[in-house]
Amino acid sequence: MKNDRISMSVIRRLPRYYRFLSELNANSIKRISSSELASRMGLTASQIRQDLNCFGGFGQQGYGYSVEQLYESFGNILGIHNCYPTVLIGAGNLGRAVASHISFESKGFKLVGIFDNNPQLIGTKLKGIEIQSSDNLVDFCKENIPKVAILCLPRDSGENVAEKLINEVGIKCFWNFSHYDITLKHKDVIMENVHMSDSLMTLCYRITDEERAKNATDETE
Amino acid sequence: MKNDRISMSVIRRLPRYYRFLSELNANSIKRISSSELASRMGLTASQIRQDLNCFGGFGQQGYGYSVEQLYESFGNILGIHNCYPTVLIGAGNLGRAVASHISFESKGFKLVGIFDNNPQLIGTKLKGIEIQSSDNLVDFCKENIPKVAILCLPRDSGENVAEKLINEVGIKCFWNFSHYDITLKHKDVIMENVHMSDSLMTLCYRITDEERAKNATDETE
DNA sequence: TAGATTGTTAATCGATTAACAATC
DNA sequence: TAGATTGTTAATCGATTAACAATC
Repeated sequence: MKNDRISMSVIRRLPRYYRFLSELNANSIKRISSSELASRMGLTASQIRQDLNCFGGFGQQGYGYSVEQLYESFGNILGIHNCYPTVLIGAGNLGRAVASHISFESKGFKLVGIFDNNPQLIGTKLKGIEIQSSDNLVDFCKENIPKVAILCLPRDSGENVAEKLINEVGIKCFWNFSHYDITLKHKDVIMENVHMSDSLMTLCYRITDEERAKNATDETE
Repeated sequence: MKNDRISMSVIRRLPRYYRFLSELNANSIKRISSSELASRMGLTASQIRQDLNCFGGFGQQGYGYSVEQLYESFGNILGIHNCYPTVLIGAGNLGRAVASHISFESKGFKLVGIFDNNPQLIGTKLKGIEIQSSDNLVDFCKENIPKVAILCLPRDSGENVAEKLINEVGIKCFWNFSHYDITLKHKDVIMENVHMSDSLMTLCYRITDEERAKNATDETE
């Protein structure tokens, strides 16, 4: 497996490849060509071959790619078989949805602790894990050394908690659902943002822009 | 406001600009230069000036940009003052989190109906709206003509419901949380995906890749 | 006026697409 | 062998950065 710094554009396509391969595999499809996969995924065959060749030559000239082999390789590339210990911070609506909706185990993670500062939630269980007071967070982390923290917090506290985790317990990997962009400062931190509000605003722009375009042509007619 | 088809790269930066401007405005900062904004946002001044000039000349040479004016303009560009009627489909963990966590009104949307097919949920309320049976969905839409549908469904049903909404009631705008890529088919559909699982897998890749790089240099030493 | 900072054009960089020789 | 399809190099396209004249 060669790997000379893969570009983010390629990296962001990997999970989608994995999904399609998983589906093909589940449907017992044995082989696929770059052009067949391209038409299914709405990409070009060229791009698929370029993407795959970032990681090695998986294909066979004249034949294509073995779905099963490719699927497995992609799992390894993504690191799906890891078990990175992970803490969830914030067990409000969003935190609970994330905890119950996402299959951590099949994606390389393991939930080991959940924290909130709402007394009503402390002591209750979520995914079989007891929700602890945020006061225990630092001590828990020092003892259990999680690799990843999921931030499901309202805006301001997101930044504070992240800073604390970075500086006091050395967590460097975050899955961030809080609205604000934490950390332009820490260059060595891996921060994966899920900015749902940004996505919704983008949708608003796209709809509004289309309406504007429609009105403009109406006027021209 | 000029607008000759804005590229997706620019569009996806708009909500982030809006957030930063909102913050600056809330802090009563009156003017800002492209270079000051660039350093705060981790972009280049050049890019900011290019981006803004997609929509018009908001600045003043020698002075910079008026925060308040720019903030307001961006609100208009994004279409934040619209009130697109929106239905939420799926009121499980994720649907409930989305409904309660997101401020639709401040982003150009209005929740008008919620649907689920779990009998336990039907009749209960969420954000003041009674959850209805999915059986009512088509009739409701024919009567109320929502502009947007939010899909918070498990994988397969996502595709089915989307197809039904597109074909039977003519909905063309979707905020999609379901795992699978609906619609490569419908070219005129606006689909904004929030693939949380993909984001988590990307995080897994980035962590795993870093570990691999670390091990590689360790071995070289 | 002098200094600052924009709007815009030109240069560079990166990502996607096309082409084709290698080979199963 | 002939046909298919890869891996890879070259060409194109788009996005970002740099430069600078215009101007507040």
